[in-house]
Order: sequence, then C-alpha cells, then structure tokens
Amino acid sequence: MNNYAEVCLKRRMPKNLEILNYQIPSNLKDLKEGSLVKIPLRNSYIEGVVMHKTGVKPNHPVKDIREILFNHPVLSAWQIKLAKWISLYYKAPIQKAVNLFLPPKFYKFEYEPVLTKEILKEKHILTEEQNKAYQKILKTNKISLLKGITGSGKTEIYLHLAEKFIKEGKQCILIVPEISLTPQMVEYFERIFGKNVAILHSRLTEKQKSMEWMKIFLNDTPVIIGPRSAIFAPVKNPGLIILDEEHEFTYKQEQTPRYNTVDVIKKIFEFTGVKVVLGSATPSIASYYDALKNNFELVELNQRIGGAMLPAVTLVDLRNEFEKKNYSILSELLQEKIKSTLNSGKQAILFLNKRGSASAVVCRECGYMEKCLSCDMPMTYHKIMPESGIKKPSLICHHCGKITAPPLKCPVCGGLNIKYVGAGTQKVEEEIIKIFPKAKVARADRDTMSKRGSFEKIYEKLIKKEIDILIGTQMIGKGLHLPNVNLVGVILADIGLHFPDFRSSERTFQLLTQVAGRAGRTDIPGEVIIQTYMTENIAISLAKTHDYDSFYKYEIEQRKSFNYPPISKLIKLTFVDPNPKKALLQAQKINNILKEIAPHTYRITLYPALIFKMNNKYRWNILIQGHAPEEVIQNVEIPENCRVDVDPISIG
DNA sequence: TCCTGCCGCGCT
DNA sequence: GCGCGGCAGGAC
Repeated sequence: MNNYAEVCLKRRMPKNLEILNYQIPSNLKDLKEGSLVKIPLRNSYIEGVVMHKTGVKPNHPVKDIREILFNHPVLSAWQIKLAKWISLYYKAPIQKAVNLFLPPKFYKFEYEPVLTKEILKEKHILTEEQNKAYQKILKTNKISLLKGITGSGKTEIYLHLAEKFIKEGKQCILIVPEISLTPQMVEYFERIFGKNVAILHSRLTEKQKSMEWMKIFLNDTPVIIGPRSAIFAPVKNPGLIILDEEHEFTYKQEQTPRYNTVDVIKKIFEFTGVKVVLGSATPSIASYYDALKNNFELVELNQRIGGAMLPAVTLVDLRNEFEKKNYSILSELLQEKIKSTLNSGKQAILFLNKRGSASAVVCRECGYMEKCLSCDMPMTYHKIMPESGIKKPSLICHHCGKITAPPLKCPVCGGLNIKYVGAGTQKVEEEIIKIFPKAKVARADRDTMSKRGSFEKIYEKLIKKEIDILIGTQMIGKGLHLPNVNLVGVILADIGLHFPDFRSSERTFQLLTQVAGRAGRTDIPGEVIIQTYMTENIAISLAKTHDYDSFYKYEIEQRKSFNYPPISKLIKLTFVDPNPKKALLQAQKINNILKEIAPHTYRITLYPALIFKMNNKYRWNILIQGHAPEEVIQNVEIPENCRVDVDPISIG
C-alpha cells in the first residue's frame, strides 16, 4: 500500500531538501495528494503539502505525518502538475512554485458562506457582433484570442461567459493587469454577481491575503478577480479563465518563479480543458502569431459600442517645433487644443511615457537616433564606469556589448543639437501650470500613486470634473471609461522606442493605441495629439491609424530577420556581484562554455545589464537566443549568483 | 534556510 | 560557573 508521502515543506529549505519523505500512520490512511499536513522536522512541527503518495519505502528512517489540516486537499491534481511544470520550466525551486498556490498563513475557521442564489441582476443584451463572438468562444475547443478595438464591449462578453459557467456550478477567474487600474471592471462584476465575487489585490496585507484565500477555498467563491497571482487561487472546479489586456507586460512575474501568466494559462488549459479567453485591443505579437498559426481561435470585435468613432489622431513633428524655435515641451498645436478643451469644459489627459529613462542619443534637428548596426538596438549613453574599463563617456549596445564614442555632431544632418533623451520629463506639470495657471491639474504616476486607493480618488475626481488636466504615465492608459475626456496628448511618443529592447516597438504601438482609445468614447469623437521626433516610425505612424494588422505584419518580419520571439525563444542569465570584475569573469566563463556547447543555430551574447549598477551590485547579462535555449543550459552548472530568466520580457 | 549544538571568551 | 556570540553542519 501507499504508506509513504513526499511532502513539499512550506518553510524555506535548502536545495534538495525541499521535498522530504514521511510515513503515513494508520489513522491517516485516507490522506490525499495535495493535502496540507503537519509534519515533524527536528524538534518542532511545520506545514507541508503532500506532492505524491508511494509504496516505496525510503532507504533512510522517516518520521510519521502528524495531522491532516483540511478535509479537502489545498492543491488539486492539476495544480500539483502545474507547480511541477513551473519549477522545471522556469528553473525555480519546487517550494517557491508550490507556495504560489498557498496563502502566507493558514487560518482554521468555519467560514460563513455568503453565497446568494439569485446572483444575476440587470444585464445588457449583447449586440449582434458581440453575440457572434460569444457563440464562437463557446463553440471552440481552443483558447480564444478576443481581439476587440477599444470600446467594443469585451467586458460584456466576459460577463455573459461568467454567467454561463456559474450557472453550471463552475468557477471563473478574471485576471486584470492591476486591480486599482480597473475599478470599472470590478464594478461591473460586483453589480451583477454581488457577493459571489472575491477581489484580490496585490496590495493586501499578508493577513488579508490569507483571509481571502481561506474564503475562496472554504466557500468555493464563483468569481475571482485579481492580478496575475489570482491564477493560483484555490479553485476546485474551474470553468473559465479570462485574461484581460493579455498583451500587458505585468503578466510576467519579475521574481522567482519568473512565470508568464499567458504561458501558465496555456498549461492549465492543457491540463484541465478549462475555457480560456485572452482579451486585448492590441494583442501581443506572440499571441497573434499563435492565433494566425491556428493554435488560438481568433475572435474579433471591430465596432465600437453605440457606433462611437475611433478618435482622430494627429502627429506633431517636434523637429518642426525646434525649427520654429518653440523650445517648450508642448507643441503649439497641443497648447491650442488644451486651451480649447478647457474652454469647452471638457477634460484633457497628457500622457508621458517614463519607461526607459535610459538616455538614447537623438538629433533634435533631424530626429536621427544612434543604433547598433548588428542588433538594430538604440545605443545607450553611459557616463564613465572605471570598474568595467569604460574610462570615457560612451555609447553601449545593451545587446551585443559593442562600445562606441558618442557623436559630437549628427552623422546624418551634421547638426550640433545632440540630445540625450530620457531625464527631466517630469517638467511637464510645471510647464502646464505655467501656461495654464487656472486649470485644475493632477498627476498620476508611481510617485503620486503609491498610497492605497489613490488611483480611485483620481478617477472619482475626474468623473466629478474636479480635474481639468491629468498628467500621467502609462498607468492612465489602461481601460478607463472617461466620458468627459475629449483630448489626449502624448508628450513624447519616442521614449519607449529608445529603450534598447526587441519589444520596444510592440510596447510603443500598444501604448499609443490604448491611450488614444481613452478619448471620445461617447457620441463626440475625441482628439489625440501625439508629439514625436519620428513621424515616420512604423509604431507611431500605424498607431495614428489604429492599424494593428499592418503593425503586426511589419513587426513579425522584424522578429524573423533578427530571430527574436515568437520566432525564437530566449533565456537571459544575469550575473550579479558586488565586485564588477568577478561578475564579468563569471559571466565570461559561462559564456565560453555556452558558445562551445551550443549548436551554431543559437546566438549567445554577453553585455552589461541596462541598469548596470543596482544596490551596489554589478550586473552582466548573457542572452541565449534560439529554438530551445533550455536544452542548451540543461547540463551547465549555473553559479549561485546567476539569475535565470526563461522567456524574459526584456533583454536589458 | 534555519535551528541547534558546540566552542571559546569574558565576566563574575 | 555561566551567559552569549559566532560558526558549522544537518534536516525525512
């Protein structure tokens, strides 16, 4: 009989001791795999999860399991499988993979169910287009990619799907990029499903997180809305998983286990056959590639609800402004439009993309940007780094590591106004206050939004018209429905493109398209002004016409010619050490080994990390690029201070 | 990773 | 004689 259990300990343990063997005493014979148990370790008792039952007696003495902590296993069979896959694929300790599914602390209490039988209240009727999409999603036995332009009513489809599965007694998980940025989504679901909705926030305290987990676990809450970690909620009977804004980069976890939510969901689909919908107005290049290869069912919504128009987008060429001797951050056109918006009692959103504060080199006269010839990446300006042999200010390619001298004049037009773009964009607020002293101005970015609920406050103020001009970073580009916003201005669309990464074009296109979608969502068509030095750039010019398909066609060709995902796969190794020479030496050693063993179809590059010095530690990257990079590193001994990132979201 | 046990030092 | 800090080694 299966008298022995492999138990994954909840407490942090060294490598190879994360899973320990215990004997199942006769009074606990009905123990199931996935159960939470109390087990002896040394001279105390700790918690663990039974990963496997076996009849094979270990060849060393084992202790008895002391107690089973809940009637029902805390991990079902597919969740155990998923934890093992995450650990293996993302090279993470099994313990950390298992802990994704567990609360910080277990509370033993009888929870009072709050489920109401009449869960369904007023609900809109689907339009013909929405209904077609809904039916298609129900019919397919593949994952659906719901590609719907901004304002086409994806949420309505989510609600109808959720209703259907709840009526069948199944549970639904809705994943959003960040709860605080999607107050309306939560509102819709709560209005319809009332107390049957559990809302998980990433900002809950440990105790709050644990209590929410316990509620879902004991109560089988039908609807769970949360950030990426909600995918690990303790659902016993999942029927539907919706990933909203599937293109968002926040769906990649940036700590071990460095999982990608989309890929985790693909695995859940494989293991359980659960209905999956990935929704976006601007799908990731990877997901659209999957859809065109027929791995996903492509479901499209091309009409805005109520026949609203997509806003007209105007590009402002900042090179002309420079010529006109307008040295302000705001172009003449944008200033004019803000003025008329304020005069008509409407609101304006000014968007500044702070990401990529790395300094790229741009000519203010002709817009030329210095790029690495072999990688097509922007060269990044660095001050002296004596620790790593860079004794003069230099341009570095953060992909292949090539170093060049910064140009004194523009190699294209000969202009002397070379600018290191990146810092100082916070000036926008000051400048706005200077030009429009009477306007009520608010700012929304990481600095002003750190407090809990601060985003909701700004949202409320906008609705109550207590704000005339909102200045913010990408966080205001998310799915807000703001009926009174008439004008959206993008201060400098290029900043994202200066970020040395193969996804910077994708990111910029998505951002601009999403932000543009904020304007004019009612009967009055809104207006969007995009300021740029690169009017001819594909990501910018195609965002102007909301032309996703053309952008995809262009971008996938780029990926093909430089062998980037989704054509290839990447693994990024980051070597971290307080001693810059040691970090580099270790990286070089592994780099040499990899170059020796990898087939010639792989590209292996060594380069300084974009943020080279962080927390007084120096960082070097190795990028392995090819068909199956995990096979290349399979038998390579990775040192302790090297972090492995499978399918990294950026290469920096 | 973290607990425990052991050793040595310093103070009483 | 004892208390504590530092360090090494093992955990089912």
